[in-house]
Amino acid sequence: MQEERRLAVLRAIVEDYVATDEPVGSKALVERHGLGVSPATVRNDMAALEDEGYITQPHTSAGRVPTDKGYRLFVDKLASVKPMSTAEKRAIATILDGAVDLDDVVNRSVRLLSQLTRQVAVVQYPTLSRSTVRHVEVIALAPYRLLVVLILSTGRVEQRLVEISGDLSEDELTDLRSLVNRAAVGEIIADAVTGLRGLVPTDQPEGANATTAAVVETLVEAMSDHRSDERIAVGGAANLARYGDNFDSAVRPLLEALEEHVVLLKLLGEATTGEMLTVRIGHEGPYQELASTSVVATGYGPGDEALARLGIVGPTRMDYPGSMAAVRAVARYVSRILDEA
Amino acid sequence: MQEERRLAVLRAIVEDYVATDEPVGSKALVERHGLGVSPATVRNDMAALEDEGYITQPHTSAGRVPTDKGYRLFVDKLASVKPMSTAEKRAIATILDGAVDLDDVVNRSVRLLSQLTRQVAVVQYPTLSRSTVRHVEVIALAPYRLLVVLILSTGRVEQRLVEISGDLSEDELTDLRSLVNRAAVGEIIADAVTGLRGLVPTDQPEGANATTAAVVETLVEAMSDHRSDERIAVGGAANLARYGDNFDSAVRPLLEALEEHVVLLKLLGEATTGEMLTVRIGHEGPYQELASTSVVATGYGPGDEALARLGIVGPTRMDYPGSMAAVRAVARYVSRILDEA
DNA sequence: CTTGGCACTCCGGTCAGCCGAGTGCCAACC
DNA sequence: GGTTGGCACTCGGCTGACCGGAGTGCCAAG
Repeated sequence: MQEERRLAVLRAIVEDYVATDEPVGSKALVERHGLGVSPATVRNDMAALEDEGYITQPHTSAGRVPTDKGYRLFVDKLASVKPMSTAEKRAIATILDGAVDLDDVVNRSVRLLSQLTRQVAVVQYPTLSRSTVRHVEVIALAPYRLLVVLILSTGRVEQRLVEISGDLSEDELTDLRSLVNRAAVGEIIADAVTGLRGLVPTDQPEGANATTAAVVETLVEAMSDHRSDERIAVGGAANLARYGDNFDSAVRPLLEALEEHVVLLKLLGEATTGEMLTVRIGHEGPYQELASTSVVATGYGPGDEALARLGIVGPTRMDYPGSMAAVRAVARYVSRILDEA
Repeated sequence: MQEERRLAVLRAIVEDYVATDEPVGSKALVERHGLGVSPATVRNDMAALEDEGYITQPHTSAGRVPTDKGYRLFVDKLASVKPMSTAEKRAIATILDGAVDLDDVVNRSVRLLSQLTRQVAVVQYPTLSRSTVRHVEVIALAPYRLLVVLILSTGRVEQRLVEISGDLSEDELTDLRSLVNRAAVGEIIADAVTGLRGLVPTDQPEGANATTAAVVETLVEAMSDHRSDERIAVGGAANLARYGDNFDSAVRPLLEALEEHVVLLKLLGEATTGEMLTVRIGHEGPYQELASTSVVATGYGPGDEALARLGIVGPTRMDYPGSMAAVRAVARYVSRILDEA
């Protein structure tokens, strides 16, 4: 069957090109991979593959290089999922198990991912929106000054200072504390917000419970603060050094993107794509300047909820099977850890 | 006086080289800068400067380039402090005034510094060691589970979970809370640690106050956690793109260093150097691989205490007067903000 | 459909030659 | 003594010619 062999040729081209970074020719191909045909035959297949847009040649009389479309086919149909070695699995487990808090989990994940894949790793902090309120604490720091601490089911803790106009007795503080907790604990963020808002009558702005209003306002603000949704950790930028030549065309735009967390979030993919492992290759992405970079990402979170996403960013010419395996493995372990917490 | 003119020549060489990135020759020098002498004279001066090690030529019959020693002299003796424009000052003020908490201040500072200098900016979070304890809060999250919140004078908040073996009544909790607060509030970290340790008799490991012991242990750990001392924010890595050619020799090692926060801390300089603005040029630094990068850094903090350091990292061929002015200006504004908090 | 043969293309490296910027030195000048 | 113009010399970088090798496309035969 010639159709089958053609795909085998494409796979071989992708693998060779990824390994050597050089356009691959028909002769080298038959030597390295054990396809039992002659170079001439492969040439015919290559011509066909080129007609269909899967490969291209940098210049006449050079070897072939996969196009984005070629990588796409490779990822969708040809990539055998390369399982992690048990040693790697163990490494993932031990490194992540040592984490002490949420920030630590995220930081370790970034490191791990970038080391496993030798690419730039990106991990989004678990978003607030799906999590529930575990506890609210109100502390009198000083006269006229309260500290409000918001603890969420993901383990995230947000704290805010509140300046108030009057002093509070210990009893009043206790009342306030239980009031807001009754309204918010156990609720999902959105519901907690409406619950809290209900505590403050809108028609009575300046009253005895101006303090309550101020605290509620701060809590609502902390909950709906999209700044926290945008939090992201990046690691492994040093791996960009391996890009080699095309500095201006590939490294510079990526380096710029890494500082624009909004851009990164968009790259990681909308949360709506859920848990699925997604691969975005070159021009498929939303940014013209990043046409020569690919993204491998997936959602993660406790249970089957995808609270956030993590993944890696690298050149289109990357080891897709390896990257996909690493991303998926790390996402699984992180999710498990969030489950336990 | 010929000695004076020599220094003028050195200054001109540094300025020209920084501006153009090309070895500067005698002819171009007299044209650009209005020294009223002939190229031949300048050549004599250049020969002398080269003998003394301040400049060098990449190859025979090329222009001159400053050596590290040349930059050193320039920074120490020749650099006129370039004051910030009022527009820049206003920009600094408005950007930093918008910050909502300590993290935000640090993040904004990094951005600001990297934009002002077009270099990589590094800001160390205010260290714990010199700060005092403002408040400790103990919260019952769930049975057998406490949240301990530590609030420091720098505005930093650390929280830890504590698993305890028994349940606690509301009264016991209140007692515990006031106990630890009495021992720690107002004290400098080191003293707070000994104060807290004093609450737990060492010879009575398993007793009624195992809970107290656990809480104290957690607090002490949080206070002496050097992980927090190492926290650092980095920004403006995209500016590395402007390094141009020497990718391997300059960009790669720096990119690697930026991920090693320990290395960065060392680069910023020991806290003992205090508030002073320090400039470390090329080989003067502790790292062989970073021989072609310079660091401009200074301490900052509320009052006259240098709680932490901030600065920029760039190629030895950089605009020292501009960088120094920017670093100093940002440090001042950040310190002022910490004063207010 | 596969294969070997063959002419053709074009990249990349090497080498010679030239131009120009810059230097060092020297003799003359203030 | 310091300064200046003149002059021969050096050397890097650019240009253009040349060549080898890897690879291709096509064709005719198996």
